[in-house]
This record gives sequence, structure tokens and C-alpha cells, in this order.
Amino acid sequence: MASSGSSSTSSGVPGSGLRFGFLPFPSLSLPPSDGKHGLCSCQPREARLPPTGIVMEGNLGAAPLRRLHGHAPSPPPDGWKHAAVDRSGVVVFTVGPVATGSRRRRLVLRLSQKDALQALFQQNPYPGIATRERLARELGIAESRVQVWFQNQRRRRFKQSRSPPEHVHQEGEAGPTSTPAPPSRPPRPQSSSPGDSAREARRKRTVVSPSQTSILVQAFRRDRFPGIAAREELARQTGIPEPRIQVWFQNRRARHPQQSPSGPGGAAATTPPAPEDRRTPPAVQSTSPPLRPSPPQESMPPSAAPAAPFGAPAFWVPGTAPGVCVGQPLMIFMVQPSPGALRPSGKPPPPAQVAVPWAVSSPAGTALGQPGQGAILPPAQPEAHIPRWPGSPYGEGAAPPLEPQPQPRSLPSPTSLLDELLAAAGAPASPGPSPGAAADHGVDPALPGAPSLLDELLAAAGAPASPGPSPGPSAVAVQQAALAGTPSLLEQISAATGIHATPGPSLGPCAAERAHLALPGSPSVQVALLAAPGIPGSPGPFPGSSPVVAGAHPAFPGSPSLLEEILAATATRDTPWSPPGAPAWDEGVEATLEAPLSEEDYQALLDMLPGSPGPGA
DNA sequence: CCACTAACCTAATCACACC
DNA sequence: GGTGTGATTAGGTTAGTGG
Repeated sequence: MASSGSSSTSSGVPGSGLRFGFLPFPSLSLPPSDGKHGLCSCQPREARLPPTGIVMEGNLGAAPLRRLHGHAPSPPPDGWKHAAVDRSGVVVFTVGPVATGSRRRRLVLRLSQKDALQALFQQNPYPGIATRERLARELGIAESRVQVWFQNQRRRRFKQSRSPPEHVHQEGEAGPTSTPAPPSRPPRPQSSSPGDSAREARRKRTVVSPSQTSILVQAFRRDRFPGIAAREELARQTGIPEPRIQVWFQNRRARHPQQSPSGPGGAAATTPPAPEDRRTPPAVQSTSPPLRPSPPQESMPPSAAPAAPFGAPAFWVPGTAPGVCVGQPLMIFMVQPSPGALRPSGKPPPPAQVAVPWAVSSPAGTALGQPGQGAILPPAQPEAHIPRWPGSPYGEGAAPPLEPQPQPRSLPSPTSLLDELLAAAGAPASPGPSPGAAADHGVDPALPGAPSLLDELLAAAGAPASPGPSPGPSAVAVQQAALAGTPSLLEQISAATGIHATPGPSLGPCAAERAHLALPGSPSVQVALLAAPGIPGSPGPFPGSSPVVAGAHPAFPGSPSLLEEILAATATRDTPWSPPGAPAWDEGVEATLEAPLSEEDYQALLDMLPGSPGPGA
């Protein structure tokens, strides 16, 4: 394992620094040029790759995505996932750093956040959903980020301490328990021994309705490796939190191996994609894991989908030279697709739904309408994207969830820790359980009464942990104070930074930060942010659900609580929240869509491609 | 340039929902 | 009980940040 990736190259073409030996696009930062689309026939760097065209894809309202269209010799690993693949093997690559639509924006954890995470990690490297949720709220980050952090952390820790990977199975106890030293690999929590209640609960199983599944399946056919933007869009459409969407795709990929060989030769699609074919012998992919699934060659689903309801895969408008394509929520401008090659036979090119994709009815087509069923949160807007959907009830244009996520059952009490404290203090529960927040991560109910985390940490720190559900004086004091009207974290920040803080009960520190500090020029987004959460009329879509904002859950006005406690207990204290200048979410918030590629830009692009002959055309 | 680490992925497996 | 599928984990890799 330690093998540094180099050799394996798993991804791609060995030797070449490129993934797939494809275009190494450094980081295109083409100045957005307006309006005109230039024709272009982008010549893939590798000769073997047939020329295709360039595609620009943007996530409405979010950071623009630049992608390149081309035939992929093999599926790009990771980041370079393709999107919008059509049967002819055309693949869309992400280009450019900035807007890679593929990956979620990298979150930069603050010291205080890291400290808190570390502290908890010391106590329990395998926190359950409840703990993660709480920590996420306290830290103002999405639960999914907390989960990822723990995954990475475990790896780093265990790896460095190098305990024989073997003992996968532990010893007992859940955990945290005895774990004397962080280093040695703690028992893996897996098997739940009935007895030990220790095992913290998993996230509640997300129930995906048929209609939601349908949407996901279609998306899967188009792209097995959706980037963050696409996932967000799907989240919006389905009402399922983005992190769940991601997991869904992972599971789907694992269980529905790509069956068609990657041969770009469109015809190659020998194996029927059997859309729902139950399990296909993964004949292919053997050892090299990195070699991902072959390029989605999805041939039209045999039976399946009647002309994709909302948007076809990678379509290009045939007749038109500079075809403009509209992809689902993502808009895709395809500039001059290479004719011959493309065009799946069978699939009627989507009627030129052209241009202004964002102006087009959302994919879900018409799924508009019902704004929020209060219960669900429209999924997520991770880190920075806040796409606008015209006409959407959510601020600007968030497309309403196609269907309410069934998860309601899991969110009776959105506020774990807070409720806990309130209960202890005899106070009524938190005010506005914002619809979103908790839901996002399927917060689970299971924790209403869990004193665990706090006590755990306090105990570990030698603090007088409270015996029962009622927090001990020390801890509680702070908590209660906060609840009683002590300046919330948000307020503290506000005071410290001089930045106006929205008093609303719903905005957590993050949200506030984001809304006030990180949104320079996008009023619409700002509005959305501010309006969504606590505002009555607002369906309150994304806030909670948003990974990013998730933590800032409304229900948590921003009390210093957990974080404070953790830090205090661990003596690692640090400034709670960073100053205005460093919002972690700023950037992507740009709510504008990048303009299509102009000829100049195209030229520039080509020039940047080593080996590129230039705009042949 | 390089180390660190967040984000992603696969494969395996656990565990819940549903028949 | 069997099946389907969501959730989690270990481990590998990529790529953004910051020194």
C-alpha cells in the first residue's frame, strides 16, 4: 500500500504524466469570453484519440466548469472523470483547476476544527453518525466531511503506526475505550456485537424511491462518475443529500460494472449495457483497480428509458455546427462535435433545446413546483455551489426536489446535542428545526439522549463528566449559558470581526460567514442563502442539507458548546473561528456561468495543449 | 518543489428494508 | 430466509494548499 502511486499509475498512462495519456491540461483559465462559440475541433493529444470537440460545462450559478470533450482511451480515474458520455464514446473531461467540476472544493480546515476532530479521534476513531453529526454542526462543516476526515485520519494514523494490518478484527470493544494510544490501530468497529452497545449507530438507511432511482439510473447511464456539480444537481432533483448520491454511485458502479468495452468505436459496444441487467460478470477489470471502468460507453439502454426524460447524455445538436447542448442541469456546450464519430445511431438528438440551458426548464422537467415539503431538504450544496435555478422557490433557482426524500422518518429531532442540553436544563427544545439541516445527513434520531460525545470528551480530559444525561456543571454551564442567550458563536464572530451577523435563528456560523463574507458578488446566491434557512416562507432548502452549511445548522445558533468543550478538555484550544478573510466557501459561489468558448479562447486552449497541432480547423 | 491532506475511488462487507 | 441495496471500512490515488 504505501507504494506511492507513481508506478502504479493506476490511473492512466504509465509514464506519461497524463491521465490516460490524454491531455494534460494544466490549468486552463481561459478568460471567459463571451458569447461566441467558436467552432473547434479539438485534437486530442494522443493520436489514437479521435478528434472531438470541446465542451464547456457549467453548473448553473456555480463555478463554471470547463471540460474537454474527447474520446477517452480509458476511463479517467478520479478527478478526471468523464461526464456526459454518449454512446459514441465521447467523454467529457474536466479541465482547469478552478472549476473542475469534478471534485468538491477542497475544504481547508481551521486549526480549531482540526483540533476538535483530533480530540474526538483520540476518543473514538470510529464515530457514529450521531457523533459525526454533532461534531459537524459544532464545527460548521458537513457531516460528510467529518466522515471523510475520519477516514483519512484513520489511514494516516494507522498507517504510520503501522500496526499489522492484519488484525483486522479486534478485540473488542468498541472502541474508544481502551485505546490507549492513538497510534495503534483500534479495533475495527464493524461487526456489531449485539452486546456492545458501543458501536455507534450507523446512518439511517436512506430510502430511495423509484422515481428517485429512476433519475439516478439515468444519470448513471450518462455518467458513472459524476462530479460534484452533477451530484449536487442530482441531489437537488431527487432531494437526496449529495453525499448519499455519491455513495449511491459508488455502490452502483460496484454492482453494475460497465459492460461494454471501452472501444471508442461506437459500434464496439458489444455488450448490451443491460441497464438493469443483474450483475454482469465482471469479466474485465482484473487486478488493476485503478483502471477504472471503461469509458462509459453506455449504449442506449435497451429497453430502458424512453428518451431520457430530462436530458440526454451527451448530446449535441446535430444539425448545428457549433452545437450547443444542454445537458441536464449542467449545461454543456459542445463545440463542433466531430461529426462522423458522434451520433449514436439510435438516439435522436435532443431537440435543440438549446442555449440557455439554465433557462430551460429543469431537467426534471417540469418537476417544478412544490416548493418545499418542509421536511426535506433539498440536498446539498456542498461547498460552494449554489446553482441558480430560475424560478425556483429556493432563492433563485434551485430546482425543487423531485420528490421528498423519505427520510423524514429519521429526523424527528434534528438537534441532538442541543436538545440534549435543553432537556437537561428543562428547557424546551430548539426552536426551528430547520428543515434542511438535519435532514441532510439523515441526522438521526437516535441520539436524542446521548450524552456521549461531550461526556466522553470531558471524561477523557479528566473533567467531571456528568453522570447522567445531564451534563456536568462545567460542560453544561457553557452550554446553558449559550442557550440562555449568551452570545452565540456567530455573534462572537460578528463582534470580533465587525461583520454584521444575521440574528436569524437559522444561520450558523458557517452560513453567516458564507453569506456575508464569501459572497462578494452574487446577490442572488446571497439571497438564497439568507432566505432559505430560517425564513418562514422559504422552503428552507438547502441550508441544512448543504454539506457546507450543514454544520451550521440552524438549530445551532452557534453556541460554543462542543467545540469549546473539546478544545478546553484537550487543551488544544485555538481561536474558534477564523476571521472574515478566510471563508472556506467563498469562491465557488460565484453565481455566474462562464461564457462559452470563443474562438480566441479556443485557440488559446489549443495552444496550451502540448502537441496540439492547433486549431486545425 | 515537496509534504500534507482533502476528496475520490474500488472492493469487501456489514446491515437494514422488503419480499 | 433471501435479495437488493445503502453504509462503512481499508487501502490506493489524485490534486489543492501551504511551507
